Amino acid sequence: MLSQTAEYALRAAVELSERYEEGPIRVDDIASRLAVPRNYLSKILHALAKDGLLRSTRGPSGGFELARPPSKIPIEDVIRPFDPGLVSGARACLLGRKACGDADPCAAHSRWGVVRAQVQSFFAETTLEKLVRRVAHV
Amino acid sequence: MLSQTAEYALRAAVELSERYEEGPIRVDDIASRLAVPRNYLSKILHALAKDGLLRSTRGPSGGFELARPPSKIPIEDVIRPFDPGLVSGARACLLGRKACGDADPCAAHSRWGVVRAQVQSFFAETTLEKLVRRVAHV
DNA sequence: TGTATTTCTCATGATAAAATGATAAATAGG
DNA sequence: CCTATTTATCATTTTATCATGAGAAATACA
Repeated sequence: MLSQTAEYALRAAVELSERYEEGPIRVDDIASRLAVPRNYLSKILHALAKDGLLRSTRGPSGGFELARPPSKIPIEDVIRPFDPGLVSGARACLLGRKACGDADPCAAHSRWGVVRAQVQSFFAETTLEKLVRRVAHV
Repeated sequence: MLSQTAEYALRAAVELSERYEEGPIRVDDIASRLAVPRNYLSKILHALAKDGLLRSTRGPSGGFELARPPSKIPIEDVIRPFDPGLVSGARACLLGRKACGDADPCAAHSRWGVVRAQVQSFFAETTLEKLVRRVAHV
């Protein structure tokens, strides 16, 4: 469902949420815990830092940490940079029609729209905190 | 959401449904209608034929046609060969954990399970006929 | 039997995603 | 100031997806 990259990003974000306020966490630490390629994860976290989602600190005792509390981070913010189509409204048509909309619907429009909206609101309403606390789905 | 290949397959299947019982339809015909690469579509349709979903006829007045009526074809059958992870239960975990299950759930398990089930039942319950007739979502 | 038509099959190329490796830049702490 | 540590950056490789092209195999029809 998620691209490999988005999946790594989300898993790392969950990890950082679990250790929120412990100070910066090293890429090496996260990468080995998650069994994910170190340099690749490094680039992913850097991208999230540029987005303002993470804070990065260089040098000894440096690393990455969440820039705001897990309760303030819907997972769509973690996923969007790497899987924009899944999270945003663009390319919403199951059949890939650019012009697809209520006015000019494709064959799947109404049926698919319902499901798609559920997926999108899942990403919008699920915060990192809810994941970490394993709050049941509403 | 769908891979390019699965999307082409689904669009072609919708096209074939609209012209069900008109006899074999040429790849060239479908490809130009859908504005999809001819040889690429050819391979996709061939794969669906090997799966038993389509019947292919070679030679003059040949082409592809649905092997059974559109009402008997859930779109998961069209998508599965090209996007197996989306449709089947395998790799159901949002965080990519192989062992993820009710007994050993990942952080997202319960919340994501609800949404995922909705997506899967959409693909299982939506037939080509429902798409072509544009029946409203239940 | 011959010819045009069409799928079948394989070889190749183009592009994007995923992963690796090496070096530069910053910084904490002795 | 020096050194170890850590992120930042860039170049490259690997792998998968998307796409093109050419010829082989089958078949309808004259």
